[in-house]
Amino acid sequence: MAQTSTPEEPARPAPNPRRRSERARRAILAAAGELLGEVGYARLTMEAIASRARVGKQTIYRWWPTKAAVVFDVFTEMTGGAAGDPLPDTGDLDADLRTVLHAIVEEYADPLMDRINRVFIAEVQTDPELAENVMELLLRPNLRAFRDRLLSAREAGLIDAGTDPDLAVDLLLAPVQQRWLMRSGELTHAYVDALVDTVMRALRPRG
Amino acid sequence: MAQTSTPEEPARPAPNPRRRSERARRAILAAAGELLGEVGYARLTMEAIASRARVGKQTIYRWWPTKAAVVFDVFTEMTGGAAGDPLPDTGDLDADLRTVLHAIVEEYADPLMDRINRVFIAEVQTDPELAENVMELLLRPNLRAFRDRLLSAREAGLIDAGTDPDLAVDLLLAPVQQRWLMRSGELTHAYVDALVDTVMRALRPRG
Amino acid sequence: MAQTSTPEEPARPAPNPRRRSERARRAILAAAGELLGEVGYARLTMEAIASRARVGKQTIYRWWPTKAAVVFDVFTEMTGGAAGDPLPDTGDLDADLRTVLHAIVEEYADPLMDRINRVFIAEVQTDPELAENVMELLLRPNLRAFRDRLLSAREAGLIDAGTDPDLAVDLLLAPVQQRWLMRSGELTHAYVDALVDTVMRALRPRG
Amino acid sequence: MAQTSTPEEPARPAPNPRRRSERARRAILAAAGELLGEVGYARLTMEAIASRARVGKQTIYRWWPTKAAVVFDVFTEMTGGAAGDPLPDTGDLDADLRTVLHAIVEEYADPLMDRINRVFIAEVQTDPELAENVMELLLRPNLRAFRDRLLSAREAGLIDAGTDPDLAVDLLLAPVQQRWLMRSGELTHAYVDALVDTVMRALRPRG
DNA sequence: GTTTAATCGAGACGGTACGTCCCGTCTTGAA
DNA sequence: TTCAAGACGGGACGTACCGTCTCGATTAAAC
Repeated sequence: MAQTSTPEEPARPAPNPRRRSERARRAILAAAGELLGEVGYARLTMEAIASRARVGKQTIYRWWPTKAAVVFDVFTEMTGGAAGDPLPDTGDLDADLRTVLHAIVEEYADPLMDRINRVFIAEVQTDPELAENVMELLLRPNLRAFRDRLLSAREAGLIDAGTDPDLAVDLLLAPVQQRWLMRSGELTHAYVDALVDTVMRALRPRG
Repeated sequence: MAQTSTPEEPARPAPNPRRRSERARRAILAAAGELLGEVGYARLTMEAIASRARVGKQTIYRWWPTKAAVVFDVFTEMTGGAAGDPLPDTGDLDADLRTVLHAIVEEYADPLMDRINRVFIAEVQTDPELAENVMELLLRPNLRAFRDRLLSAREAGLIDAGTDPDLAVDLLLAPVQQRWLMRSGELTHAYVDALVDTVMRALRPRG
Repeated sequence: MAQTSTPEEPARPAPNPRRRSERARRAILAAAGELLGEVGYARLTMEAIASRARVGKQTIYRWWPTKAAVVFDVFTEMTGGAAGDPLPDTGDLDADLRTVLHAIVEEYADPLMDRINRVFIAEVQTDPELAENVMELLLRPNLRAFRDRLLSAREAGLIDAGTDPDLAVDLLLAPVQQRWLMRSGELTHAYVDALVDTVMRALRPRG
Repeated sequence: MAQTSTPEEPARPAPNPRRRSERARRAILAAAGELLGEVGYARLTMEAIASRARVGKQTIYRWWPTKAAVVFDVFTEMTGGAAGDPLPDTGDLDADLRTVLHAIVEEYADPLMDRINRVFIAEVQTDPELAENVMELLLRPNLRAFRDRLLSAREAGLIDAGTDPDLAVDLLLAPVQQRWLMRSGELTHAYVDALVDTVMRALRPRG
C-alpha cells in the first residue's frame, strides 16, 4: 500500500518489514493526519510529520517514498478498507442506488473527506503509480460494487438485457463526482434523485 | 487573465501595465510552456522559467502571483480562448453531440493537452481562486454551449420538455471527463457513441 | 583568502563579489567566532553559524566552501594580518629573539588563540589547499621575519657567516611550537631563554 | 590501548574481554586500515568500517569509544609497539643521531605513515584524552630514547655537563617534525646532517 | 555434554547536520 | 519605471552518519 516505486534504482538494501516499529508507523500516520487537517496538503511537510511524530525523517523515508504515499496510508487507515462493500440489494434498484449515492454525497460534504479526496485527485494527476494504487484500492472496488448490483438487476429483468454495465455505472457516478470535483454545480440529494430517475429511464427494458 | 489575487493586500505600488515589456511576457510564457512539456508541472520552477526566458524573477512576480497563474496564461494563450464556441446545430442532435464529443476525445488524446489539463485539475483542488478562474473561463463556457444546444433541441421537440438541461449536460460530459481523469476505462469513439445513444434514450420525449 | 577550491567542478555561476552583503559577511564571521569559543571547532556547525548570524545557509556556502574556510577568515579578521611584522632590531640579537619568543609564548597561553591555532593545525593535516593558505598567509611571513633579522645579524657579524638562516629559524621556532603542539613539555619563559642561549651558542662566529 | 574513557560513566555492564571475538577485532582493524587508506580519516565512518568488516556497529562501539580509538589501534597494531627502542650507541654520538634522524625522515616519506601520523596530529588537537595516549605511547618513548642517548653522551664527556637533555632533544627532533608537519621546507638527509652539526656545536663541552 | 548468558551480525530507531533547491523579496546598474 | 541579474533570509528537501536499541543466531564458559 505504501511502496510506490518499482524499479529500485539506487539499490538501497530494502528494509526488513518484520523489524518495523509499529509504534513509529502509528505515530507517523497520526501526525500526518493531524497536520493534514491543520495546514492542508500543500503545506504539509515531511519535516513537520517527523517532528510531530517524534520520529527521525529517515524512518518515514524508509517506509514511504513520498508525502503522497503517507497520506494515502492515512486515508486507507481511516476508512479501514471500507471501499468495495457491495451495494444493498433490496430488490428495488432505484431505491438502492439512491441510498448509496446519497451516502456518497454526504461523504463529499464532510470537510476532512473533501480535503483528503482532493489531495488524491491532485496527486494522481502527477504520479501515475499512485494513480494506479488509488484506482485499484479505492475506485475500482466501488465501480465493481455498482456494476455487480446492476448485473444482478439485469438478470432480474429490471434493466434492459443489452445494457453495458460499465457505461451505466459511469452514468450514475461520473456526474456526481464531476460536480464535486469541479464544483460545477450544487451537489444535492435532489440532484441525485433526478439523476437516478433519468438514468433509469435509459436503462429500462425496451420492448 | 493573469491576476488571480483580488484585494491587493501588500500595498506594492501596482505596476503600470502600459510600460510592460511584451518581449518579456512572450518569453516567459514560451519558456513556461517548454519547461512544462519537459519536466511537468510539479518540477516546473519560477527560477527555471526566469532563467530560460532570460528574465529577472521579479519580472515574473510583478505580473503573475503564482506558478499556476503563469501556466494558466500559457494555456489560454495556446487555445486562444476557443472555449465556449457554440455547438454545431445541423438539426441532428445525436450527430452533433457525437461530433463534439469525438473532438473532446481527440483533445484528451493529445499528450500536451492531457498534461496541461491535468495540471489544472490538480491545481484547482488546492487553489480555490484558480478554481473559480478555470471554471469561469474554461469549463462554464463549454457547459453553456452544450446546454444551449440541448435547449434548442428541447424547443424543437427532440427531447422531452421536462428535461433538466444541466443534468443532461452532466450525463453527456461527466462520463467522458471522468474516464479521462481517473483513467478508469478506455476512452474510445465507440464509448462516446454508446454514451450518446444511452443518454438520448433517457431524454427522448415521453408520451 | 576564502576560496579554497580550484577546479570549479559543478559550474555554479560564481557569485559576484561586488554585490556581496558586508552586513552578512560580518555577521557570519562574528557568529562563527562566538560559537568557536562556546562549543569548539568540532561541534561548530554551519547550521548554527547561519542561525546565529540570522543568515541563510546558502549565503555562507556562496562565499566559503567549508567550515574551515570560515574559521580561517575569522582568524585573519581577528589578527588583522599582523603576521609578518618585522622583528625588532635593537642591535642586541639575543634580546630581540627573547622578546619575540616570549610574545609567542604569551599568545599560545591565550585560550582563544590556543584553540584557534589548534583548529588550523588539525585542518591543515587534511586539507592541503587550506594548508597552503595557512602556510602562505600565517606562517611563512613569520618565518621570513625571523630570517631577515638573522640575516641582518649575520651581516653585522653577530653570527657566523656560514649560518644557514632557514635552519637557524627552525632551531628557534620549532621547539617552541612543538612543545605547544604536542604538549610535550612546559612552555615557559625560562625555557625560551635557555633555548635562545643554546641556539646562539651554535650560531656564534667561529674562529 | 583502546579504551580512552576513564570513569565508566553510563553503567553499561562492561563487556567481558574473555568472550571477545578475535575474528571481529581483526576484521575491524583491517577494514579501518583499508578505508583509512582509501578515503582518509575525515571521510572514514564507523558505518563503513562495520559494513566492510561484516560486523555489527555495536561490536565496534562495544570495544572502542570513538573512531580515533579504532585508528589508534590500527596504528599500534601496525608498528607493533616499536616506539621507544633505545638509540644505537656506537660511541659516535653524531653518527648515531644522524642514523636515527635519517630513519625518521624515511618514515615520514612513506605515504601511509604520513597519513596516519597526520591523523593523530589532527585528532590530538581536539581530544585531550587521545592526546595523552598518543604522547604516552608514541611520543614520550621516543623522546626518552633520545634523552637517554644524550645522557650517556654527557656522562662520556661528549657534550657539555650543563646541557639540559630535554632542550637538546627538542633541538634535534622539533625542526624535523615541524618541517614535516607544516610542510614548511624540504625534509632531506642533508637537512638532517646540517641540523645535527649545528646542534652539536651548541652542545659541545665548553672550556 | 549440556546449559545459559554474553557476544555476535544485522539493521531499525530518534536524531543532528549536511549541502542543495527554491521560494518570494530586495538591491543594483543599464536602457 | 521597468528590466536582467542575482544576492539575500528562509524553509524544506532527501541523505549520511551518529550512537542506542532490539532482534534472533552463534559461541564459549560454567555447570
